[in-house]
Amino acid sequence: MSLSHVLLGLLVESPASGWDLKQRLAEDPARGWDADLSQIYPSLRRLLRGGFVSLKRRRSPKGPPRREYRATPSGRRELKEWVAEPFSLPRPHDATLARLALLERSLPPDRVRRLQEYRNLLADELKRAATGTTAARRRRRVLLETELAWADAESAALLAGRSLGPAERART
Amino acid sequence: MSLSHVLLGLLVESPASGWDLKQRLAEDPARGWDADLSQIYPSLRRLLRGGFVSLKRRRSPKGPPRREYRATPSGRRELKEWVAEPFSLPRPHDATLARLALLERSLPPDRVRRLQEYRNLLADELKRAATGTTAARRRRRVLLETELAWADAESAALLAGRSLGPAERART
DNA sequence: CGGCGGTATATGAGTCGTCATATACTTACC
DNA sequence: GGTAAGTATATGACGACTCATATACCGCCG
Repeated sequence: MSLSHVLLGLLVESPASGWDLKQRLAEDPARGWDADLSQIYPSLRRLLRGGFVSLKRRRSPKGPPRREYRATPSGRRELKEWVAEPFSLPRPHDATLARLALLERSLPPDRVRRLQEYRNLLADELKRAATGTTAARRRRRVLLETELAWADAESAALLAGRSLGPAERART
Repeated sequence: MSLSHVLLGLLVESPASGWDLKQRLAEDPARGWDADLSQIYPSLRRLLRGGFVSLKRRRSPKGPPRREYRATPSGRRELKEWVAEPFSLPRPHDATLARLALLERSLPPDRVRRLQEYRNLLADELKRAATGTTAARRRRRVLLETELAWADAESAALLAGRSLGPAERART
C-alpha cells in the first residue's frame, strides 16, 4: 500500500500524470520510494476508484493524451493518516550490500578493487544528490558522505595490512 | 534470486536449518537481507533441487526433526559468481523514509515530535548494532550514528526557528 | 516520407514478499 | 494431565514488483 500513498503525496504537491510521477520518483531517491510505470498506472486507477484522486484528460503537445490526476480532499485525509502511522526500521533488502558483506571472505586485493568500485558508485550518486534543501535530501547527503568515508577507510586499512605479503605473513 | 544467494552465503559459513538461517538473518541487518521462513523454506528446496546444497536430517533435542543444509562445491561456485556481479545502488523502498519526507509539510511541533520518535528508533538500533568487527557492521554503525546526528540537527534547527510563534512570524 | 527518439499509456507473465494458519515435538510448570 | 512456550517445518492466498512487450502521438532529420 505504500506506493499509493507515496503517489498521493506527490499529487498533493501538484497534479501530475503517471509519467510525471515516475520522473519525480526516479530523480529524487530521498523520497524513499520508486516504482516502475507498470506499477504506477494500476495504482493510480485504484486511487481513482477509491475517490482519493480525480482525473482530467488533456492533450499533450508531444505525445498521446495525458491523464492528469490530482488529490481530492478525501485523498489528503487518507495521506495524513498514513503519514501519522508509527515509524519502523525497514527490513534489509539490498543485493549490493549482501555482496559487499560476502566479499569479506575474499583476499584483500579483490576486496580493495571492489570497494573502490562501490566507492565510485557512491561518489557519482553524491554528485547527483548535491542539490536540494529538504531535510530528506540533507539526510541522503550525509549518509552518502559517511558511506564514502567508510569505503575509503576500509580500503586504506586493507592496503596498510597488505604490505604483509604471504611470505611475511607466514613469519608472524 | 538474491535470497537464494544470501542463504548460500550463510551456508558456506556453516551448515544450518531454515530456522537457523532465519535467526542469523534477523539478528544481523548488516548482511543486507532478511526474509520470512515462508520464503526461506521453498528457497532452500530450490537450492537442493539445483544441487547447490545438500541435506542431512537430524533429530532435534527440542522439536521436530531438523533439515540441515550445507553448501556443495557447485553451490560455492555459484555463490562466487553471484558475488562478483557488478554493484548498483538499490531502488529506494522504505515507507518510513517516505513518511519522514512527507512530514516536511507539517508544522514544526509535529515534525520535532516525530523526528524524535525516529531518533529513538535509531538509538535503539544503534545499541543492537554495537558489537561486531566485520566491515559490514562497521558500515552499519557509522550510518546509524550519522542518521542519529542528522535527526538531532534537524530537531534543533526546528526548535530554534520555532521561537518565532505565528504572531512573531507575521511581523517579519 | 521513413525512421528515430522522446512522450505517454497499457497489459500480461512470472517471481518475490507478506501474512495467516497448521502441524508436530519438547520441556517446564501448575 | 493440561497447557504454555520455544523449536521447527510447511502451505496457501494475496498483493507487490520486475521485465518484456505493445500501442500511439509528436517533431525532427536525412
